[in-house]
Amino acid sequence: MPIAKSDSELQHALSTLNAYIDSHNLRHTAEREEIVAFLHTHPGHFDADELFAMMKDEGLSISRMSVYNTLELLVKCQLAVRHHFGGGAAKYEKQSPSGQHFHRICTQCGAVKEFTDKKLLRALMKKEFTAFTPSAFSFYVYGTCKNCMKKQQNNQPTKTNKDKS
Amino acid sequence: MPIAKSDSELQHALSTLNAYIDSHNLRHTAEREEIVAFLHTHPGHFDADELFAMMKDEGLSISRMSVYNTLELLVKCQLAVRHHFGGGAAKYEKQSPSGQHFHRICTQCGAVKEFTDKKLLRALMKKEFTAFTPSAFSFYVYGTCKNCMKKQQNNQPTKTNKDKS
DNA sequence: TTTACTGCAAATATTTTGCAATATC
DNA sequence: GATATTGCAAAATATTTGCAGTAAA
Repeated sequence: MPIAKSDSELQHALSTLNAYIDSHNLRHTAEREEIVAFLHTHPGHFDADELFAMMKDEGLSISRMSVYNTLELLVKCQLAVRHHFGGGAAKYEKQSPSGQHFHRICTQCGAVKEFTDKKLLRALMKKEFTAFTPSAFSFYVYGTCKNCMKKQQNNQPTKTNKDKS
Repeated sequence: MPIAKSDSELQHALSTLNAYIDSHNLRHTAEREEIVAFLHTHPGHFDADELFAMMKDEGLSISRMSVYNTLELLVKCQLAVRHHFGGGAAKYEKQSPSGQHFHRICTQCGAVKEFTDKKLLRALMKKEFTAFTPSAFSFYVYGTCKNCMKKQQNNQPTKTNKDKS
């Protein structure tokens, strides 16, 4: 499995994975490393099934169950974050310690967009908890995007708006 | 349907509901008002099925489908917030404009606890978006609670003695 | 050799959809 | 009277579980 260039972030992720595996008496498998590597070359949000399909498409040999299992494992060792944006399946994305970001979600059309905010991030990092050790966070702002705002203004009450997705 | 005391917050919620219903050419139904009232007398997080069961238990006449439908409606008119804490069903809670709070979630045992933080809230309120009108937010901090931290320390891997730390 | 993991299939859990009956406007 | 909504049942989704075969330690 040739790994591209000097991807130190991937190397670090693999170390974290292996450390977790060792310290929990789990086993090193090709599937686990492959999923970590795949997430690092494919940024974005995926649900387990999408990830499974994409990996199959790229010719990797893996089962849906291993994807489910491994994603859960990666969340536990903080290499991935699980999101539940909308209705359907849980979405996973690589945890990138360097580029923390938030998500804003349009409640009308379901669009998810990432954003960053230094002040917010700073306030967040400073926050201290008692009897709790934080390891990750998810911050979602719900609202209406520009497009849907326009629609809303034009679409004065007349018909049923059964917008989907 | 006798409503307790001068619950101005409930009254306000019902006004919001009715305004939304009117402006979207929907219909006023007993079920919708009942669910709003129920949420106001039962603080906490519930999934649709739990809410359905609780309402049935209290002798209310309602169907599971109306609960699903109405909760979705309440999210749209910002009277409720939908959370996806862990694995299972989506949880709903009443949106209380006065007492915004955050959630911290133990990734080991799944326990959800609310917390507040004025600085964080202030940073949040100040945040301005371009091409997006925010209406609500959810902020989840994932980590390990005290109990699970203890367990983790006790449960050292049996075979190899990697204890020292 | 032991047993964790994979991977398939079946079972569960959650939400959505179709539709007849009902209630709102 | 027109049609949005209810409520039931069935279908569609998403995830978990059981188990035999495989592979890591």
